[in-house]
Amino acid sequence: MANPEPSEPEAGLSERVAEALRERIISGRLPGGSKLNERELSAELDVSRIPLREALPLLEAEGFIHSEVRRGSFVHTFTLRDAVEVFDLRLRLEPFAAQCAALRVAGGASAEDLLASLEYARTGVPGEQASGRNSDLHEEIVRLADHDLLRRLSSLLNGRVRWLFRLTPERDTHGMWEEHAELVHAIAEGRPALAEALAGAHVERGRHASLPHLSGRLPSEPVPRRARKTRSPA
Amino acid sequence: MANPEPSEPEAGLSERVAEALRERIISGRLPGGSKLNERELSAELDVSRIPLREALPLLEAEGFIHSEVRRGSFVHTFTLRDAVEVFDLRLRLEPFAAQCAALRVAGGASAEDLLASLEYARTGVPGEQASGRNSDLHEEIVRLADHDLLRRLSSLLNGRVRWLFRLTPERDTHGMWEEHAELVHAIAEGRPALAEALAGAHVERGRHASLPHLSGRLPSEPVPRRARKTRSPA
DNA sequence: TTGGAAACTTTTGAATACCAAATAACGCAT
DNA sequence: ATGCGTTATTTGGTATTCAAAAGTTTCCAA
Repeated sequence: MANPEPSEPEAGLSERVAEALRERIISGRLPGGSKLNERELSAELDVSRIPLREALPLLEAEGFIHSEVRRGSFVHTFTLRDAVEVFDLRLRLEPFAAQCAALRVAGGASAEDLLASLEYARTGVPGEQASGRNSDLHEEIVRLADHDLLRRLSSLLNGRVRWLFRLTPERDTHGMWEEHAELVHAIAEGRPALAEALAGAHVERGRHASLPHLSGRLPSEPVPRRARKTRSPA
Repeated sequence: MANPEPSEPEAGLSERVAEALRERIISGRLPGGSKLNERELSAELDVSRIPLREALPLLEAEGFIHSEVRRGSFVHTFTLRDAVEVFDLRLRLEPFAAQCAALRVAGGASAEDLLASLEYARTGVPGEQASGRNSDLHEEIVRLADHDLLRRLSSLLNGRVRWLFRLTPERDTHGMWEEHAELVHAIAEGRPALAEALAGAHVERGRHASLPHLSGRLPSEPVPRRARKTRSPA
């Protein structure tokens, strides 16, 4: 499915369109409530309406947009409730992913890529957000878990995780590297129970650190009325 | 997203196409490994290629098919490993759903629909499979949980659950109604911890009852080689 | 001025026709 | 049989068109 990696070379046009739209929505260039005009968008992305219309159902399944028949598609407004829901499900899925990954390592799989990803998260790259690097680490754990259905569900969840992280102040993610290191090492040592518990603690700490700040920063309701057009008048 | 209900009146053509294809795949009319020929299928379903091509990305996200660029789409082969994965994730999501639902009831929500759904599962309808009724009950719990992200993930999982149930012998689902009754009552009484634990036990019992039978009935590998065409030569 | 109905415009959902490029199938020579 | 070159198919994608539904504007009357 649509791996949220930036435009894999081996990917259909519709998946690249989907990724472009995700980026526009997460970055806020397409604010919540915007109407997605098919012709306008397809012209802007320089594709025909077909790949665009193939991308829209995907974005709807991921909760980035919602479509009403004969009325069009609208960008979802990310609310505090959405943030709570993201933590709810990370709390259920990430411990399982960590457990699976550790089991795989215990069974002989190599944690090399995962350790490299941890190192990359530490050193980072100047221009890049910490949020992206953290998401990458979690994706690496899921990849190591080698669990197809988990990968699909995580992929769905991941869009919202990225969206949420973009809205989270950088300083809330400060002590995060040490937590990640603990977790990664538990996995790399093949200790499923420890990995599972640490993953749970990690998510729980993130929730505790993020939600208070977010509650002031996010709307609690979709929109008052009169969804504004694609570009807000500034 | 595409609610797996049989053709909601309020739904685009592409969603009805997706549901039709799900049905064909789950029922085995499109066996694992089949190639989906776009023109052939769109003629058979009496639609143009447009809604068909909008449906395919959805089915791919749900794991019913996998598409290779410029080579087409192929029906996924349901393996024993897939069955294991379904139980893995039901074990993580259904207890959470039950907990949420019970919390909502404790907070004043009505469990009326859920109790009706339980009654329906008991009395049943002659022509209908027990598998369908059981799925409906779980969907009702998710609906009561009123958790958008959970609903999306469950919806993705649900296709595979339906697929798995179709492959499960009826007699393995015998004592199931009593388990469901316990669970539903815990939810209806607003007892989240009990509901969560019972949901976990329910999934675990299902796994224990189903997997031994399935291991003889399902292939462990996708296909030997040479994917056969849409209709197997019989 | 305000309310509401009628006429107009836009947009979506969907079909059709068409094309280039990649793959698969075929036939032919070895 | 096996390997190679040549056709056929099929996919991915574009452009164009159309009916029907939604949204907008206009205009008239109270």
